[in-house]
Amino acid sequence: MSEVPDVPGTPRRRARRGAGEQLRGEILTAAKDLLAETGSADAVSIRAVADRVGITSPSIYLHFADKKALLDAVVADVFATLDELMNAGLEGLDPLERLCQQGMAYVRFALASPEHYRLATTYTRAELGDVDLVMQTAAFAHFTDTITECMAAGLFATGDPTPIAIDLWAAAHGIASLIIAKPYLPWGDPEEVAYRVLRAAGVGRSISDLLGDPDPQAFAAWRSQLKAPD
Amino acid sequence: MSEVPDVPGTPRRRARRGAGEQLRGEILTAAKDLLAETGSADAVSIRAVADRVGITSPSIYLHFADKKALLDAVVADVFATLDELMNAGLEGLDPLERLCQQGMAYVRFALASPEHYRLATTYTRAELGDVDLVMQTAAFAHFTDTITECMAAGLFATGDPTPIAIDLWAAAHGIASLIIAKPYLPWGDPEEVAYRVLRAAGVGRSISDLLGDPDPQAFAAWRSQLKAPD
DNA sequence: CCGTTAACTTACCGCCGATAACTTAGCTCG
DNA sequence: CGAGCTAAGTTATCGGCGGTAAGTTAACGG
Repeated sequence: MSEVPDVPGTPRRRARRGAGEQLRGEILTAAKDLLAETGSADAVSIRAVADRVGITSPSIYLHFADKKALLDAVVADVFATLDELMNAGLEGLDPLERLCQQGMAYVRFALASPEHYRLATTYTRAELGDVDLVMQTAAFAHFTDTITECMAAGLFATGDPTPIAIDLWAAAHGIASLIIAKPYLPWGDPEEVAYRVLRAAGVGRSISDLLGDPDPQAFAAWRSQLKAPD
Repeated sequence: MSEVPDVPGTPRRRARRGAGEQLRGEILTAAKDLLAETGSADAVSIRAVADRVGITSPSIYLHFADKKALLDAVVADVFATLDELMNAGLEGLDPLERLCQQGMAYVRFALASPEHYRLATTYTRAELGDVDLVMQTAAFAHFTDTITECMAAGLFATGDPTPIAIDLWAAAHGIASLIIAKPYLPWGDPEEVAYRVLRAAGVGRSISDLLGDPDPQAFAAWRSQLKAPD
């Protein structure tokens, strides 16, 4: 509700000669804030962002080629935040616990900042050049590290961690994005649902590895001769 | 490329007195086609749809309250199509096979009609009144039926099939939407990836049920004393 | 102190969703 | 048949959008 200190009579102080970069940062945070406050991606118009910063809309184009470039920057910022949150407080945990923590941190961020999350995961990078925008993020790298450690601990078959990372990511993304998009479904406690889904993805992958990628019948036969532990 | 037969000199023949409903259908299919052909949701403007049908843009509002209502109708259509595809060719299959088939049909549709799928799963119904728009769909009902049969076959713990349906749906949605949104990732064969993820979700749920919702350590301990079958 | 130029602004374009007011074609009924 | 009602459209217009061209001004180097 607080207005930017931009009284009509006192227009924005023009930046110093080399200080155009500073405005770029202000535009970026304004876009993020606007997204968070309105909770709607199309409320983030070039004009609305400019108003909030206290400049006119064409000034945005001095720092971002177009709206897509601005949103790309927001997306990069989201992935950076995601990495921070996913890697906080992991000290002293064993690999499997770390995996769970990282997954839950991912879902928590998604549910806490649904519109940022939706933007980051919905936006398709059109340019074919950057083959692995997401995979180059620190978040993805740290996640695959944890998976490699889980392999060493015997939870998964050893090998390339990337496919497992993608599978678990799909599970986390699936539940997070569904809760966001369909909030009226009878979810119950989102944390519990997310935990259930993540556990199922991890357990399922672990058992599939153990059984050597079984087909449905093979799994059914194996499971029918199992007994629950005491 | 073929033009609608609407030469400037011969304007659209006005519909019969009660035949306004027919135009509604034409508008709907035009919107769907436009979405499929352009592959872009914001290319579906009221004006573009009207042009394709051969009417002027305000005429759309005689049949749909606003753009959101038109897109809602498209979404309903998508879910109906999804139900058809998910329930084709299931005769003679056992419950577990049916579950796999339905999941794969879901993913196949998503990948074949990515923009329709994205619209249907991204769009949040604002009105709080309709508590379960998705859950009332035939697709969801048929899916829970299959899960109930899997329970009877001993694959899952017996009980309410809804949470399991949601979990498996999350897995299918997660992998489908990720492949759509991030096509440049090294997916390999999408069918294989989807199968892997769906199997993991089902297997994981089955084993979690067997072990009574184990925590990570409990599962790790259980798994470490398992042996692969011959 | 003067010229250069980075950092903006003003004015505008075409497209968007949406509404109000107008026109016209199809039908009913005397 | 033909007068009149009204469903089924149209034309005209609004404010807001992304984006661009051209003008203005303030900070700095010489």
